[in-house]
Amino acid sequence: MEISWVAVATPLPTGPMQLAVTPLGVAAASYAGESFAGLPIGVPRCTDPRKVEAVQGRLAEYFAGRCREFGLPIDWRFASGPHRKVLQRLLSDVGYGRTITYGELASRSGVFEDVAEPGLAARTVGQMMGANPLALLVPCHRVVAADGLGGFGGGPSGMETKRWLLTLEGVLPPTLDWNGPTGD
DNA sequence: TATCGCATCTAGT
DNA sequence: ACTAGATGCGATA
Repeated sequence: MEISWVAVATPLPTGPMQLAVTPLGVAAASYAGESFAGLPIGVPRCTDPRKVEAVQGRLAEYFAGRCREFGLPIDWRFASGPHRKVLQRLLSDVGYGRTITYGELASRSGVFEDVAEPGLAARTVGQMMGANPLALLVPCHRVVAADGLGGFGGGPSGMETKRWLLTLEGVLPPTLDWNGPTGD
């Protein structure tokens, strides 16, 4: 297995992230997951310290708001077919500080041309985001519902993470008061 | 191959 | 403004 793990400290409410890097690039990323579904944890740490520093550095700069792009190569081995297509489209079309609705992304991806119902395609996109192994690298957090923020998987803290990220990118108003149980 | 869940949208009240 | 219902897809076992 040429996959190795890299732990990255983040200011996210979920704590440190873990990324899986391969010779081709970053293959997977999770907010707090110790392992991905179907991905064995045979490699505890990255064997290439240079990569570790690169990944950690990039993420650190991103979280500090200093860089808008990760600039890291991505290994799409865990994304296949339509899934991969949508993810790439999302990564390509939606930039920093921008958001897109599920429906629009579905429409743009071109994968759902057959589907007439806009809601259906949108939901399918949501599923793909939920199954997205490249959390954060692919801006799945920039995909919002037509009405508002939309949802977010990965447990109850997932929503917090999404808001945190969107606020970091300036999409949401800088209300640093999300702590309150009242929400808004 | 069959079953399950879903990070939505639309329409009606 | 709020609630309820309907859709097909991908993922997993």
